[in-house]
Amino acid sequence: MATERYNPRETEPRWQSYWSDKKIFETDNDDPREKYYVLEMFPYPSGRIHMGHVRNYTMGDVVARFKRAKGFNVLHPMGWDAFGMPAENAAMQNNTHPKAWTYENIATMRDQLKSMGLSLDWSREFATCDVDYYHRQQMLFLDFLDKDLVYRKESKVNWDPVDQTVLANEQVIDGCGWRSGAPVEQRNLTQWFFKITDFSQDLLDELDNLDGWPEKVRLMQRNWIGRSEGLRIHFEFADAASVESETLEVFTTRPDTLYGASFMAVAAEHPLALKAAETNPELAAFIDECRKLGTSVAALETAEKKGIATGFKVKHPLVEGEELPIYVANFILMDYGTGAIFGCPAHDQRDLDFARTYGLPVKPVVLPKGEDAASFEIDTTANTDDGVLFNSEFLDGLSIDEAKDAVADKLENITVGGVAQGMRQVNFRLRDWGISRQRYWGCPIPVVHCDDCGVVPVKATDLPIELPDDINFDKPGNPLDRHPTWRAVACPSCGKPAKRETDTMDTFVDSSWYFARFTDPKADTPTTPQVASDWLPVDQYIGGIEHAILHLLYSRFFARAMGVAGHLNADEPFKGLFTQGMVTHETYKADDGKWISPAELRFEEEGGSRKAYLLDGGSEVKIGGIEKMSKSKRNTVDPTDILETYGADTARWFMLSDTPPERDLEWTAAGADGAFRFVQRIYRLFAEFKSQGLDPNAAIPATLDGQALELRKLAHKTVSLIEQDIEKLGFNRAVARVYELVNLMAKVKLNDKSDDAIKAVFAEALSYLAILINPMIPHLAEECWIMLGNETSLSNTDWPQFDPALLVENEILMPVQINGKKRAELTIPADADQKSIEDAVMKLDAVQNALNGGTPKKLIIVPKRIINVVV
RNA sequence: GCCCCCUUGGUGAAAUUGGUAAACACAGCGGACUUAAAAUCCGUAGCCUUCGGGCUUGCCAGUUCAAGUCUGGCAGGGGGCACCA
Repeated sequence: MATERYNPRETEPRWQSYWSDKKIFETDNDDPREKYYVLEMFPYPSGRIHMGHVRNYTMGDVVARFKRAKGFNVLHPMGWDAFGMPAENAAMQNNTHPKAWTYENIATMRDQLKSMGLSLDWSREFATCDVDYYHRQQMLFLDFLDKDLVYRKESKVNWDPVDQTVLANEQVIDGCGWRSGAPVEQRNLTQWFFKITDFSQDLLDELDNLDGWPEKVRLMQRNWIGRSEGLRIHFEFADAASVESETLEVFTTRPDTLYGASFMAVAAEHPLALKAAETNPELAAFIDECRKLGTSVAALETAEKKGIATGFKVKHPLVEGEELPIYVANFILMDYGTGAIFGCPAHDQRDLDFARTYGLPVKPVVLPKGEDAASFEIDTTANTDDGVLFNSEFLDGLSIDEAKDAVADKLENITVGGVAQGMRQVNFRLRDWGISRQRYWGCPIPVVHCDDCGVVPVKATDLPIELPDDINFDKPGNPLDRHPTWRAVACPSCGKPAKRETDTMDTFVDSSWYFARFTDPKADTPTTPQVASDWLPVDQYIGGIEHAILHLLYSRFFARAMGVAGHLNADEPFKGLFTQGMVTHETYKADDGKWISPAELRFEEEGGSRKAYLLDGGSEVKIGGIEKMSKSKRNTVDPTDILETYGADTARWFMLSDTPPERDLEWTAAGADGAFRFVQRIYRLFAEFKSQGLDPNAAIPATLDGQALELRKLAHKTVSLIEQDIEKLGFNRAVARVYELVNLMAKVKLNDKSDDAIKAVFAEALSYLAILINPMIPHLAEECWIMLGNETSLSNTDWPQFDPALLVENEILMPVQINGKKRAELTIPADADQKSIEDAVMKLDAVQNALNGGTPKKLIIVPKRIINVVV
């Protein structure tokens, strides 16, 4: 029978308008139903959506639509992470305005997203570059300032001398600016910092409770926060007269190795180093060199452990008369611990390298198992393994942990200069978050610099501080700095002429609280606290693994800081987190080494292998590896092309099929064709039913058998299974289950002679099928639903209730193993007792033959699973 | 250097969490329909085999009646952090 083909180009826009006109996906904050907040990481408006977006937003949409059908009040918003450097770069290259460029991109991408048929509440949409949004971000900043969660300090930054701007670490490539290519300098600038370290312990502890997060991400955050327990030790100066303070303070996680100490080392920026440099030109030059070298990866890998003696010495706290020389060393970081260490070369590789270079003593104090105390020596590898203390007086014979405690106990009870010489301390790797950026296209930091009053916050009533539109990018640097009038302002405190802060906030600030703003995006305050607290945490957050640390950690900090400032009451921003894999594609390379886009090629099957030829000219190109879609490798596929050729449902179906969502998904043309064919196949199933004039609401007889029973059981089972799959985000499994149901339905050939039972069961299966596929391919589902004679939208239709009785099997086919190998099968009633199963097993030929007249050593019957006869 | 993850047919994968390995799909092969093609439908399909069966989840051991799943070791691939004292 000929049926018309499904035409997504006509159908999809029609349903999109329907959903939009009826405001179906707009969410009411006062809805009494249980809430469910599903969110995908909002996009940066770079210009066009890419396949990664399609995958991300499809997954979120499946969850949103499913939860809607399950009766939740679902919040599923969308917005734009719209501040950032690309807009400024575009402005410089194309002579456009960052604002115009950004909003144009948003318009394009909004249309693209809308053509995907996502169940988004567009009424809550905002961009972080909307004055309305960054106004509230400035309010947050002032509140944080008030709550002592923001401060200013001088710190080292990556400075690009050509572009005259600070660069983030990620923007420094091999020690050079990513745009200018100029060697990056370390500069000291006064920057604003958020006190994320106030929450170090809590951010670490609460990871244990985030059981809806991937273990991998939790681990990455644990490592990033980097908690270590140790001892802070005051070393008394041997010649106290020469320095101002009486002690040099260090942090160590290995106080057990104190008897192995042979030198002290301080960072180049350490006050003691600067003090010593005053009278030591050689040292001053060395400090300068350290500063220039910076801390780039490349520099670190090649840099040798170098240092210069300060001439100062400290007394060993436990060895009478022993003195340790103090060096300034290039491998000591000023911003970890106290910026000073004691060096124990035998048990720390860096210390060992340093000691070998400068001929310092290397005295082992931990003896590894199986080594002899008399002969154990350290050569070029420091010993960091477990062992027993020796050469260490009162510590001898103790384990490392015992010795750590023993040293801590001892030093805590010695006072030097009025304080305990040792103090147990916890140290974190996590640093405060520097948010100042010397850029135009970001949220202005709402403070004023007054010659008399210093740094003065802008009055809340004077907010927002808006970015000026009349700027130019004809020179590098921050255009706000050279704006003719914008900077000039009266001091909020004394009223005298003062200057605005021209730094803007890191764009990560913008994305650290947008999920809270979505709960009440038009509020005059950053949030309406009660509303935000009701919606948060986000139940399911979905995005890329690349944000495992920064964005997700910053957001966790913001949830806490906003809690302190009274803007919301939620321990964590994201209850469930899912990190999806990338979208990849084959790569193609011409003989001259140039990457070729798949759109420029045709493919042929030759002798079992695929070959690729240029459409233009026909020469063969090499098929290369499968890699992340990227412009540089030219292996991208534009979602717009796919949406126009195949429709949104096909793209969505492809994204969900086959590959588990956390893994990388390879986009292939063949796969897209396959997805399209399946969309058509489902349509035909419904169209043929309709064309036969069958009753979609026929009553199902009380008793069924044969194919009707089989189909009805599978339909109900599929409802149950897909429900579980979607709950666990196992979209690929859900897709496989749809195929199974459709395959069975396709086997049922309905015609005039079909009995009423199968017709009725088929009709029920069709209506279930429409609901089941709705979260995944909603346009087709709606269309099919209408073909069944329904008048309401599937978007307002509940998930079906499966009948549990239909999931129970009366008879079970159990495999029978003999000595662990499958040798027979046995069909047993589900309620068979142990004895009758045993009897049946013993009667089997295979079992009789194996036993050869004897009795089994063991008979294992796992109910409803398996039988194993051990002979 | 430290920490973590992954490895199943030609390919993407599934496996009720220790219980019939390979569901489902893609690609393939055979067939039907067609003047032909597309589309569609039916069938087939891990490997070896002397047709009895044997082997099979990167490799080697172990635990168990039973291992893709648990334990130990090895190999390959990927990721995170990285002078963090």
